[in-house]
Amino acid sequence: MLGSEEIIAELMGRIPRFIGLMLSGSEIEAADGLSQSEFRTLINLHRCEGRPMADYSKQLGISKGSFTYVADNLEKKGLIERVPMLNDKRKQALFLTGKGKVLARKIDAEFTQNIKQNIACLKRSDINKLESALRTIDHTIDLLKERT
Amino acid sequence: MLGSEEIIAELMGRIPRFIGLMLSGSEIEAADGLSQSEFRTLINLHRCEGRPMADYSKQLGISKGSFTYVADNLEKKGLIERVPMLNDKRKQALFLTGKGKVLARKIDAEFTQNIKQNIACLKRSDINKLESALRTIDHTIDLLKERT
DNA sequence: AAATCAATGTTAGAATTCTAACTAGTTTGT
DNA sequence: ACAAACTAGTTAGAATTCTAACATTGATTT
Repeated sequence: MLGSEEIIAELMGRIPRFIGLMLSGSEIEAADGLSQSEFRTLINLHRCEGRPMADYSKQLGISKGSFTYVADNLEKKGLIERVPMLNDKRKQALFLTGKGKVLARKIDAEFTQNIKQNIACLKRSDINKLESALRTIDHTIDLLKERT
Repeated sequence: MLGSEEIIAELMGRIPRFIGLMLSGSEIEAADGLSQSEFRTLINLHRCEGRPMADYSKQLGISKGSFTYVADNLEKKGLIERVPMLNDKRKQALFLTGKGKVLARKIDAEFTQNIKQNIACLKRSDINKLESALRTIDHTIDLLKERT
């Protein structure tokens, strides 16, 4: 007899497969000469700008060292800019440039469209359950962050 | 006013952060000289052996080319073996060796223990909701796979 | 105020992953 | 039977990510 915790641990291992299925096809859309991390960073910035770099690296799930590389490339392409924060000189806030905003809006729309297509085969009731499940996960993020 | 699909697309971007929070600390546990992918492959094999390599690469969410590298290293370490499948000579089924079984059981237990610790701060009701959400996602995987 | 400790971001080199081309085996259609 | 199209796995080189050490700044302690 397994407790909830064991079941959760078991199910955690399946999430990458879920992501793979939900996002299949969007790599192709990413082909504005963007890597996956660049693509996702632009979307994250499109949804919330001006936060320190560490926040975006955590959102991506990559190390801060790796994210420096991603940010460097986006900056070279003229899509984002680093802005030192006034209240803490260690931190660099990220913002989209005008060019970056245009591209971010486009790929965010494509990303959403792609997910729509991928779940188009689901029944309405299954889509509703999925939405509810993802909301729970999003809420759990907040609960887990509080502790840290 | 957003539809469920737009909300789902929005929330998909948060999942990597969720994984990061749920698994934080388990990288340290992985330090039996295993990379993250080797670690996760051993756990996947511990839960289900004998399937072709492509299945495990999809579970991991990496390309088949990358998975060849992972499997090579696990084989060099004497933890798994490739076995050509009889019904389809292209396919290589993966199995744990005895040594691999012992290690896989250990790290799977550590992995579960680590997740337990990470969610120990949640209320029982939140844990139940999380379990339910992950079950929904697991079920959605099956629904999406059918289509393919 | 000084010292110590922690957090942010960068760097360099190693490890991992990706993409595309390739081999070999399977399936389909004729 | 055979050719074309497809699938599973490997390979090589490029791109990305990781780890550990570092410099700078901020927070805490004394």
